[in-house]
Amino acid sequence: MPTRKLPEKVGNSGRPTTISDVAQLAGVSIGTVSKALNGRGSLREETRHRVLSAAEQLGFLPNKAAMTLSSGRTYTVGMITTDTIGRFSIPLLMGAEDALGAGEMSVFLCDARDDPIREQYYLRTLLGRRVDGIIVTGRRTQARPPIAADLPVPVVYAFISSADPRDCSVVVDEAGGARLAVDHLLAVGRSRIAHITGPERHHSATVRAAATESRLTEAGLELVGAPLFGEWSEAWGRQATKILLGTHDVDAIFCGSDQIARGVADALQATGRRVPDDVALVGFDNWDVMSLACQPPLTSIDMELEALGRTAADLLLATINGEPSPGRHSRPCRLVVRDSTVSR
Amino acid sequence: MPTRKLPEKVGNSGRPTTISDVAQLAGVSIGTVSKALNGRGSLREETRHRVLSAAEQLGFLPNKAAMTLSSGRTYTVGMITTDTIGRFSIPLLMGAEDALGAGEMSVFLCDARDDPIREQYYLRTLLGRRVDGIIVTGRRTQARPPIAADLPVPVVYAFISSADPRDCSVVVDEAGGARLAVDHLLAVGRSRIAHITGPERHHSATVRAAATESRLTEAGLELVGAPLFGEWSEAWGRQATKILLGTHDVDAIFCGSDQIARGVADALQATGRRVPDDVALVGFDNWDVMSLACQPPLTSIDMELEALGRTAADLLLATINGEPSPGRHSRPCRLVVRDSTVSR
DNA sequence: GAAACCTCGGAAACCGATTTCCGACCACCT
DNA sequence: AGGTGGTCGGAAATCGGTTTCCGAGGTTTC
Repeated sequence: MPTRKLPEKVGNSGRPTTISDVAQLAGVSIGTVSKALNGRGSLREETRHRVLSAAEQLGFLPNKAAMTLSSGRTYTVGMITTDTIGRFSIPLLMGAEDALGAGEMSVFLCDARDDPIREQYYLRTLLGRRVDGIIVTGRRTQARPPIAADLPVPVVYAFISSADPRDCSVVVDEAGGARLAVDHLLAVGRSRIAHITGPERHHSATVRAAATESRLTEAGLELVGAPLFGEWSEAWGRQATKILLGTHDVDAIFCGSDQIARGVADALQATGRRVPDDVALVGFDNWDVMSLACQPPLTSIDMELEALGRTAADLLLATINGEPSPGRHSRPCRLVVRDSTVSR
Repeated sequence: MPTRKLPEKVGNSGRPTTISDVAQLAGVSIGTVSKALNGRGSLREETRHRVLSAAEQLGFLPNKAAMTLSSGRTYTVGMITTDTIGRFSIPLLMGAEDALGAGEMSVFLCDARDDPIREQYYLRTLLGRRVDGIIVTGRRTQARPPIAADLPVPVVYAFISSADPRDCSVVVDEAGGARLAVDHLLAVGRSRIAHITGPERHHSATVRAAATESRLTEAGLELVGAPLFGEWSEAWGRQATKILLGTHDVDAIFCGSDQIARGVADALQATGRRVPDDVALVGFDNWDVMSLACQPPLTSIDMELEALGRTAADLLLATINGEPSPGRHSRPCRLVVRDSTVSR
């Protein structure tokens, strides 16, 4: 990230300084200025220096639009969030923005708010601006239809994936995350494990539930009861816990989200169960607001969304530079152990 | 928001279609194409139609960089979040992006992560891109030094404010929000009111605390104990509640944040106090994750950040169009009543 | 002393739009 | 038939850069 001084002095009449202003002050032609600033051509050291100090003095910042016109590159990418920007999109955005900024790219932010019309409108806008690439992201992990066919710029889907397997998608290995959780619970000696999660219509909920069951099967165990599908809320966590404890005996509960897990923790405590001594608890998302505020703090699965955003950006940059990586790229989750599974 | 079809067909050799391609297909000159597409000049209806259908057929999208070069306008604004994008920035971003998008402006997202170097780097980048304006936002409400002096483009500060009173800032009337809370507690018959809030070094905490005390004084009452400054966390809410109840008797607690309030609610319940019958509880932020999950749901103060973002964007657009509104613009908060202050 | 070579920097084309200015063409009138 | 006026559309300048090509000098070489 190069750091130079800001313009000290605006050119004539408040209008931004142009290369002509610099050329005039340095007493050379505009072509020479361009060469001096970009290190092209062969110039005498004295000339180069004269140009540079003239540019410095005027606070010259080259007009990107003009550069775009001749180079064909905008050094710009669009990020379309198909759902509203939410808790999951933020770390993604940040990671992507970080990686792109380091590559000297600027980011156009577009929030389509789950409206296909807005989505296509933004797409048109971005194409009109000749972005070098597009990152598509959203809240749901369900595969979605490609945003358009045969676009003239590379597209990378992040967090969500495209239904077309030839598109480049970077997704979280949610099943792997669920397996991490189960393995950890087994490692701390639990065997009667239940699963409470979100709505069955949500891809994340079904994928995690299925992986949980299959991992237990691999270990020669069975899930206690069926997976409890409901909502991604604390209230559902509390309610589901009551349902579960009424009919089953468990020594661990793996939850589809930290919010649910927190509700479960409260309900367990209300019935006199101790966490983790009587029941160990694992959440999902590693959302600090929930996992740290929970009593005791929650062991959770972190999807490493910021790193995912960075990966997506890196893949986009690679594609722009002619090294595409089509297909679905899956990234592992990380287990974060806290007091809800191991007593101190 | 105009909606037209996406390019069906890319021009020759995958390169985006230019106005020359359209001119060639329509059998006219590029000047004529420009006039036909923009409704300028005088053209025969038949000619205009011929051009339009050629453009449609080729999926022509005018190159914004070229338009920028001749018009001097980029129809682009930069949004710099000086702190990391967080819970408060998101609704702000969304509101601003919404208002700007409706004005056909695209938004460059810049996350400076509380690093002055990054901030100046992004500023330079935005100026190089010749944005039409800049919105500066951040997490802290404390007035901040202007991002730079004498910029060639308009700047609006949103949520945070600039220390220079001539700059245009749009801020939340946090003191007014605190007064709303106190008035509500008085209206539901409470008189022994305490205040638990965040760190004393935080502007928000001190402003809200001061307004709380002064409003009580106006009502002929006094705050119970001194404001309890600590952290913006549930843990502090629980801890502060224990401290408070050890020495004072209260019938209401106004908290500096919903997180604190939730901790307070838990601690109150742990000591057998009922909310709201024994102690009424008001939070701040109206953060649904906290205020709705709390038992009972929290009455809270909503800062209406999305509307604030929209206002900031509108003021920026007005300034760009030559109607500046310098100075500090304060926006009211909204009281959201839930079960933590009125029993059902 | 003249030819060859090298160094340096300027002139001009180019990117893709907009916009001004002007000329071609037609119809109409005297 | 020739002048006048109006309509339509093209040529070219312009925006602010990059890049290619070439020529003006000075230096080296035989």
